[in-house]
Amino acid sequence: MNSKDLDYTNLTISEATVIQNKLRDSLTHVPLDKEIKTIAGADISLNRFSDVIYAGIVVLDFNTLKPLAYSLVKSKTSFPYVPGFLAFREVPALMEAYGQMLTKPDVIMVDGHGVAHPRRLGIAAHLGALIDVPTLGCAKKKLYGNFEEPSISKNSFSPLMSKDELLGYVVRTKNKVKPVYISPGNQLSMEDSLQIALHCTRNYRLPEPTRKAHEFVNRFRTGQLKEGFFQLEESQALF
DNA sequence: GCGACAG
DNA sequence: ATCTTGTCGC
Repeated sequence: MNSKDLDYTNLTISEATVIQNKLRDSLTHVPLDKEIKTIAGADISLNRFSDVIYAGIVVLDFNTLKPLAYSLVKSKTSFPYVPGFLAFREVPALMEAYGQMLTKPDVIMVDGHGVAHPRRLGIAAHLGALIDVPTLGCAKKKLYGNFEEPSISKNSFSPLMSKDELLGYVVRTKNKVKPVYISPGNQLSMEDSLQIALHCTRNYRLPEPTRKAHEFVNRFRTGQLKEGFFQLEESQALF
């Protein structure tokens, strides 16, 4: 789907729910078979009380976790923040950012939940369904499900459940810090999402893709970076 | 009816 | 999400 085809303006929660249920049926969660060479982080930033959205996608080398390229887009939201419907507020801008990329990432880690959602369609799953690309969600707070606190040591994790259904994992990415919530979005298995998240974790609470995306969109919002798609010099050897 | 509630 | 200083603990 193209970024120009989505318009969530004046959508009601009822209509949004119908869209979520429909998109959910297009998801696949088969283990990823191809090698991951690049992974991107997707995030947005905005000023308080403003409807201007600064969206960004930062591509990293999957092995070194160093930024290779980034795409930044300034847009306007046409949907309020409603728990469970975050995608309708942020996905349009992310679609624009994705659309202008010249080199696409193998996997995208989105700031928010994947299938760990009331209707199994968090923003990571929503974006993954629209662009038909492997995605996973990395959220800082729980939206849905139950879990037992993982041990305080780095890399410990516990399952996020809904009844007998596994929704994702609560992962301690650093000693003695609050855990993050990992779940597959599209084209990735539950295990894939966990392994990818652990692989991308360095010495910070947030995995590198999400951490870098957050850093870039904030630099964009504060005028330190310009809108557009850019390849970093360090990436020439790989592209 | 009462809590919970991504960003 | 963003606004913000110091402060407590490892």
